[in-house]
Amino acid sequence: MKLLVLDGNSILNRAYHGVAPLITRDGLHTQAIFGFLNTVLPVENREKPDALCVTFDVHAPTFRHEADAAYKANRKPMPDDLREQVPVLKEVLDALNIPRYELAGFEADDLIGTIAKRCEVADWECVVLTGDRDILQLVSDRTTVLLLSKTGPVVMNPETFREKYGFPPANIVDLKALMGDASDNIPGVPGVGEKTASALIQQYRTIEELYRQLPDIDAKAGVIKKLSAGEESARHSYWLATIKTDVPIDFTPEANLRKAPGPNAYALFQKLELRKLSERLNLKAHAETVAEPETFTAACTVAALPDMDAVTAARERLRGGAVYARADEALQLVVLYQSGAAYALDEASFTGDYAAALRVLFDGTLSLVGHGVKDTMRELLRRGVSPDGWADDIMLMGYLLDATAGHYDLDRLCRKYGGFTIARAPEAVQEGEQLSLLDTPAAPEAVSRTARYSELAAEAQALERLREVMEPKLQDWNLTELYRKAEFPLCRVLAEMEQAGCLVDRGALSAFGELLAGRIREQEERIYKLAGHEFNINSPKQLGAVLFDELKLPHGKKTKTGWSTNADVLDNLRGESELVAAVLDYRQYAKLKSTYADGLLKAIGPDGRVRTSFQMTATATGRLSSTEPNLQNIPTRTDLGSEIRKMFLPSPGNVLVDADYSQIELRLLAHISGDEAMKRAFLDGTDIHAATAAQVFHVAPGDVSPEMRRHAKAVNFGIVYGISPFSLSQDIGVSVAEAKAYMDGYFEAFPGVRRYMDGVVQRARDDGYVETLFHRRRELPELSASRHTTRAFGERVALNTPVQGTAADVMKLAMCAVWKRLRAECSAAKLVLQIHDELIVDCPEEQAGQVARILREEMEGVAALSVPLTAEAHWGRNWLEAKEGVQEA
DNA sequence: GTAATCACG
DNA sequence: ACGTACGTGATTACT
Repeated sequence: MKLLVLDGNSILNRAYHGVAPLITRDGLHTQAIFGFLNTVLPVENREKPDALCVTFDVHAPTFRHEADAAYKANRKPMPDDLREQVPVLKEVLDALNIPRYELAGFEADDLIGTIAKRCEVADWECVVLTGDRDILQLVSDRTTVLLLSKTGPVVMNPETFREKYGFPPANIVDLKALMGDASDNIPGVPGVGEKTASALIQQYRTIEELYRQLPDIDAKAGVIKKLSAGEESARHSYWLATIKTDVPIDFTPEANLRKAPGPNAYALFQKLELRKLSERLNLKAHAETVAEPETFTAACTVAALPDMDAVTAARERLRGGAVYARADEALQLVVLYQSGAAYALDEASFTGDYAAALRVLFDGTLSLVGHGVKDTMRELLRRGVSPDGWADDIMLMGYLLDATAGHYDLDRLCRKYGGFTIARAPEAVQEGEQLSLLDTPAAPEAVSRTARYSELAAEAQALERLREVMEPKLQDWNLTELYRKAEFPLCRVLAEMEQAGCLVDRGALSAFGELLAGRIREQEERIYKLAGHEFNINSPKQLGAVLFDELKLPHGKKTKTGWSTNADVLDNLRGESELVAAVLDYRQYAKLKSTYADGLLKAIGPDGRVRTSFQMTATATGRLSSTEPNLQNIPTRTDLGSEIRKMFLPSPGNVLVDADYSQIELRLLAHISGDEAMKRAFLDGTDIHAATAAQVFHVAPGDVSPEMRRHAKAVNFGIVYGISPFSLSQDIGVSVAEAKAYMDGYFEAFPGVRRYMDGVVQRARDDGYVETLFHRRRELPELSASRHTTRAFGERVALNTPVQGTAADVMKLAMCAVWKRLRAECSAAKLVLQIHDELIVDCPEEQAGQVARILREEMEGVAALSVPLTAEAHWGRNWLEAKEGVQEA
C-alpha cells in the first residue's frame, strides 16, 4: 500500500511564485490554488497512491524551539494575496476529501516525519511531495521524496540521493549540524560552510564519529580549531535540524484511503472559476445527481417528417402555442417540440425539396422559440428561406439576465436557471477516435441518428422549461421591453446583415498589400542597419533588447515581462534614434498588412463579399461585437489606414450610405446626469468640446484654441471612462497637476455630472449592479472586492456602463426601426454594417437620399430624451467617401 | 494558452 | 502605498 503526503505550505509557496496571477471576477486570488492542484494532480496520476493526505504549518504563538523565539525570523512574511488563499485551499482540499494534518506548535516537517514513521511501522510505502530539501533526511527504503524543482518533481530515494550527495540521506542532519541553515536559524559551526561540511560528512558520515576522532582528522588546522570550538553549537544544531517523528497526532495510513470528491466540490470550483480543473477532476454539479435527465428523453417520442405532406400536417398540428426548436448548425436536422410531441425534419432522409419544407415550417404560422436564433435565421436565409415566426431566443434571455456570464450554451443555462441537465446520447464516436472516420461502421450510425433526434427533442423541451423560468425574471427586472423591442428583433436584422455581407475590392486590397510589403522591407533594412544586426522586429522581447540594452535608450513603462515597446513609449523616444521612427513605421505597415490587407483577403468569399459574424452576447455593456473578420475595427485614424476603407464597396450600381450619431455618449451623459449646463450646451447645438473648453479654461467661447478644444475633448472622453488625473495627464501630455485642474474645472462647470458619478457608484454598491436607461443590467461584484484596484475598477465600470450601455440600447432600437422602414419603403436597401454608433446601408444610388433620411429620422427619433439625439448621414462610392460625405443628407 | 501590441467606438 | 480610462478582436511571439 502506498501513501502520498503533500507538504501543503511548500507546494503552495512554489505554486504561488511559479504561476501567473489569477483572479476571479469577484477579486479572489486563485493562482496558488490553481498552481497547487496543477502540481499535485499529475503526481497523483503517476503515483496512483492508495491513500493521500496533506500537511500544513500552523502559525501559532508557540515556537518549535522555545529558546529560539526568532525562529523563522529570516523568512519573508507571506504576501497578503497568498495568505488569503490558504483557507480557500483548505476548503478545496476538504471538498475533495483529502485529509489535512496540522498541529499548532509543530512544523509540517515534523508532521511529515511522524507520518512517514507510522507508515514504516505499518509497512506502507510513503511518498512525500515537497519543495523543501530538509525533508530529504526522511528518505529511506520505505520513504521516497518527490522534490519539486523548476523542471518538475525529482525522485529522491536512497540510491538517487547517494548519487547526488555522496552520503546516505540520514546524514543530511549531520551536514546541517556543521554548516547550519540561515533560513531555519540553525547556527552550525561558525566558520564552517557548505564545502567543508560536505567533505567532512562524506568522509566521517556523522558528527559523532567526527568528534570521536577529533583532533586527528583529515582537515586543515583552522577547520579543526573551529570544529572543536563549535562542538556545543554543532550538537545543538543537530538537534535543531532533526525532524521529529513523534508528534502527537491521530494518524493511521488507512484513514487516508482515497475517497471521491464531495458534493460541494463542483460549486466551489465554479466559484473559483477553475473550470478546466473541475473538468479534469470530473466534478459534477450537485443538482445533476438529483435532477432527472430522463425527463426529456422519456417524455416524448420523435416522429420523422419524411416528405412534404408530413411537414404540412405537422405545421397544422403545431400551430397555436409556442413551438420549441432545435437544429444542428447547417439545419440539416431540425426538431420541433410542443406539449409532448416532437417532429424531426432530416435532410438526409427527406424526400422532396428540403428548402420548400423549411419554408413551410418558417412561414410565420408557428410561434417558434429557439436558442441562438440569429444564426438559425442566417442559415435559413442562406438556403433562400425567409425566417419568419420566431418569438423568443433563450440565449438572449440568458444574456439580458447576466451579461457577464460569458457563455450561454444551452447546457449552462439549464444548470443555471433550471437546475437540471439534458440527457446526452452516449457519443457514438469518442473524441480520441475521430481520426478513424473511414472505418465508422454503418449500424452505429443508424443508432446515433435516432439518438440525435431524441437529444435535440430533449434540448427543445429544455427550452420550454427555461422559458418558464427566465421570462418572469426578465419581467421582474423590467427587461421585457428592451428584449421585445431591441434585443430579440435584432436577430432578424443581424441575420440579414451577415448574410448580405459587404463587397470588398479584392484587386485593390491585394495591390495595397504589395505596397505595404515593399514599405515593410524598406523599414526592415533601415532597422537592421541601424541596429547593426538582424532580429525579429515583431518580438517585443528582441526589440526591447536592441532599444534598451544595445542602444541604451531610456526605458519608460514596464510590462509583466520586460520594458514596454508600445507606440506610446516609442513616440517619446522618436528624437533619440532614427531606429525608433523606423520601428513605428514598420509597425504601422505590418499591422495594416497582416490584419487588414492579408486578413481581409482571406475572408473574401467567392462572390467578392465579406461576411462578418455579429456576436450578440459578447460584451458586458450590451454592445455588439464583430468577429471573423472583425469589421468594427477597420482603420480610420490615419490616412494610410483609411485606404482600406476605400476598398469597401457598394453592390454594383449602388452606393453606401453611412450614418452616425454625433457624441451619443456625451448626450446620454447629459440626459442621465441631468446636468443643466451640459443639457443647455446640447440644446443650443453648440460644439460640445469647444463649450467644455470654454468652461474648463475660463475663456470666452470665441477664444477657444484648437489645443484647448483637443484637451477638453480628452477630458470629456475621460470623464465617461472614470479617468484619474494621472491617466488624463498621460493622454494629453500635461502635468498631473494641470490635468487635475482641468478635471476640477470640469466638475465646477458641470456639477450635475459629479453628483451623478457619486450617486451611481453609491447605488451600485447598494444594489450590486448598474443599469441603463432601458434597464439593461450589469452585475458588479468588483465593488465588494477586497483589493483596492479591483474596487476602483468596479467604480469606473459603474460610471461607464450606464452610458455606454444606453448608447448600445439606443442603437439596437434604431437598427430595428431602420430595418422596418427600409423593408417597407426601400426594399432594395440593405443594412450591412454596424460600428457601435454608425450604420452602413448598401442601396441603389437613386434611393440614397431617401435612405439617408430614413436613417437620420429613425436614429434620432428612437428615444425622446432631455437633449436631442442627432445623426449625420452621407453617401459615396466606397466606405471612406460615404463617411466623409461626398454627398450629404 | 498567455502576453504584447494595436486597430476601432 | 499603489496604480493609473470604458468596451471589443486579430495577429504575432513564445512557453
